[in-house]
Amino acid sequence: MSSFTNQDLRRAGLKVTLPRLKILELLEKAESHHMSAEDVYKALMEHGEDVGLATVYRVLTQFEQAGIVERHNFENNLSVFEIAKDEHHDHLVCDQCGKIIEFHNEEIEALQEKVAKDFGFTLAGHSLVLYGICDNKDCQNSIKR
Amino acid sequence: MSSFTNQDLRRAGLKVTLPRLKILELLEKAESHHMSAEDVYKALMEHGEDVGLATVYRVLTQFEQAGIVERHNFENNLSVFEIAKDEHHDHLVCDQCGKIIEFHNEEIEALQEKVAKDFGFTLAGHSLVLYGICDNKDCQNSIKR
DNA sequence: CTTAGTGCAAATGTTTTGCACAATG
DNA sequence: CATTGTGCAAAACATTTGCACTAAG
Repeated sequence: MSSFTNQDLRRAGLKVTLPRLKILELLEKAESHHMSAEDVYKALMEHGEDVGLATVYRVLTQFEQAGIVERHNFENNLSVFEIAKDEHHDHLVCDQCGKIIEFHNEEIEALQEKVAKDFGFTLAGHSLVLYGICDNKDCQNSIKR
Repeated sequence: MSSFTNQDLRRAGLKVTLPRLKILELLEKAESHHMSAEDVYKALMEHGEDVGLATVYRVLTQFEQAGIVERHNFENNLSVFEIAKDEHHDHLVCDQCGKIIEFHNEEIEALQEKVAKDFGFTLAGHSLVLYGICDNKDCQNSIKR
């Protein structure tokens, strides 16, 4: 199962505080679970929580270091965060509507390892994002324009 | 051959101006050809050129749209640019010393196409960056620390 | 109580924009 | 000469930091 608890926070040397719990909860149950710091902040505001934007940034960074969330930098210079899952995955992003699909391809992973090894690198991680137009009709139409 | 000319600028609807030529020339012959806007700006300053930082940003963005340079956003939220080559390539970045290696793997490319198609996407581009530690002795040592 | 966490405001670093002036075709 | 490009300064963003105050263990 992939739900983080107070224990996970403590294990990371983080006190269990209201802002951290709220942010964690928000990320766990967000349907579109790719959120920018600003997104998280606005969502908290809407829920009537009194958390500062600076705290959101601090907490997200701490969560990242603790392996609780992953940070992604897509094409725009803006970081988005998502709850870390057990299974690693990469992303497919629609240039038109921004839809994000997660995928995992074992063959690609293996080839990446091979490439790194060929160049004498010890692979530590990678970032693979595919950009394109999804099959949504509006997005398809925008191509022919 | 992969050298851009005044013709390429005109074809892109850009007038041939001194700043554009200087930036183009700089990117073409830079040995470490991955430069941030700031890098480009500083290099121009050192050559005694009088170009504003804003112009560097504008020109690089125009060049990107014209397909003359490619923009990459590596882990840090900072854009780096490089002259577009005929052959597409991805990057292998050393987390320790920042060394950047370019590679191209046809198998990975093909698999990306397949993944996109499987999800109903028309692939427009992708970003693949492998992070790790290179075989430089200092970088290797830093692991065992 | 002692330490870590927070909100706020101010600072930072990168990139963009407005505008009067300069250069290109 | 009409248009596009430029430098400069100011604005706009995303993110970080300093600090006095608050809450957690």
